[in-house]
Amino acid sequence: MARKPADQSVNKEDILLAAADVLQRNGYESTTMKDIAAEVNLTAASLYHHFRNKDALLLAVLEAGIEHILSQIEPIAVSSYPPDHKLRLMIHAHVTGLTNNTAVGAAMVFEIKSLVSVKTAPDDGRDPEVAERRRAFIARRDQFERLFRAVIQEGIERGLFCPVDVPIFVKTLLGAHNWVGVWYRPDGRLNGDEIADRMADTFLRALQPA
Amino acid sequence: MARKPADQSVNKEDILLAAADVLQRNGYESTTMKDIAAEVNLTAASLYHHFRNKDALLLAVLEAGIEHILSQIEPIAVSSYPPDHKLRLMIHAHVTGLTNNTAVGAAMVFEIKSLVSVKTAPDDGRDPEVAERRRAFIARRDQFERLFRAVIQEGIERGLFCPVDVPIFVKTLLGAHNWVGVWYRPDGRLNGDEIADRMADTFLRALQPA
DNA sequence: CTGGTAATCTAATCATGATTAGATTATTTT
DNA sequence: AAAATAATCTAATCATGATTAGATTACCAG
Repeated sequence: MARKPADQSVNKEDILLAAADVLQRNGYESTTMKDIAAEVNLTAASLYHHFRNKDALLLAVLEAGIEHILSQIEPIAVSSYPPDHKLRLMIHAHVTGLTNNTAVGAAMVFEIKSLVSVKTAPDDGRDPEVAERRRAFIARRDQFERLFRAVIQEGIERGLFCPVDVPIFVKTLLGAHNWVGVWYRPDGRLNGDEIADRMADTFLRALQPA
Repeated sequence: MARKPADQSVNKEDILLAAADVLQRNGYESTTMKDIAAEVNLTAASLYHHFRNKDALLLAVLEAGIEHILSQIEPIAVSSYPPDHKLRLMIHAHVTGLTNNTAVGAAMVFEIKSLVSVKTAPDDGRDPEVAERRRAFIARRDQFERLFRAVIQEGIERGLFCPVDVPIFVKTLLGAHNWVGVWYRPDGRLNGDEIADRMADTFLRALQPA
């Protein structure tokens, strides 16, 4: 086989997208470096030029995912809209974020475990750098949850929402959202926006003061 | 090494419990037959006396899980309680079912994918029997969802619940539930019952007629 | 007891898949 | 266009883990 004139040399972005895609289909452990490489017309070995190893690659996918979502949610969270409107916007951003890129969405839901699992992540493990990034990722995820708690809390304090157990309410909300990434199909009855609307209706109704 | 007088020969039940446990910790692909075997003081090879192969074992875990949950939910679903009370009981049963056995719960959430994945399940695959059981499992899971839809539908028709998009509402509800299996910790602030109560409050409030 | 079946074990087999080594080719920079 | 660097490749290496083969031991029915 002659050397492929390399359509155009591949960059990390491309690889991340491809990886998210394969990851969604097969899950971390079932996904081989070869699978990912194939998606971008490379050989497994070539991937090592771009990423230290498989763990680092998965991590990069998740990092890109959470940063993207946070970049959508944070501006809303810090805005000065009233809590109810703010919450609706945040729900909308999160849900459509998941439906627009189901690959990354599903990866975020299913593969975080690989990040925490003792087996995949012997904390003291080899890569100290990867260990650090892992920590940072978890921190970002927690921050994400805190943004939602804050809006709910604010709404309750202002008497716009009925009092609820905030941590549990937020877990409920986020669980519902994450699940969307699991069942959503682009060819389904509703698109991301429509699903988001209905979910926002549900949760805002649940918060209606008595 | 002398032959271990075998405390007592192990049965499938034991293996399923152990497997669910390991599965929860590591996920299907990361879980080795050896890991599971170790939990019950057997060697990997011995497991093959009880289960055809690794896939069949995973499937058995999931089957046991869904049958258990269905056995809790179905009686409530067919009872003649009013829809609101019925829904509360069903939520309670589902959530505590998940918190009481987080191992199976997490497996049900995370590993169903392995069941559907092309890679793990080349539909035409080897075991025709396993293929059939796989189909049956999916059917059971769908039935489970239908039970929830029916209660909501009934409540709406009787004017006890405000009209909602039933399929989406149920996905929302089940997503929230499933997620509990992911974050719940036995040593957390609330126990399964308390969490279930709060979640039921939330969803029933969301269904309150205007 | 005695044969038969069940449950285990130890020791292969066999395949897969991450990672590394050592070129080779492409692209920039100067 | 020579040197340096980046991006790929092919061909090992190496480890892991599912599954099978061939005993061995435990227990039950007659």
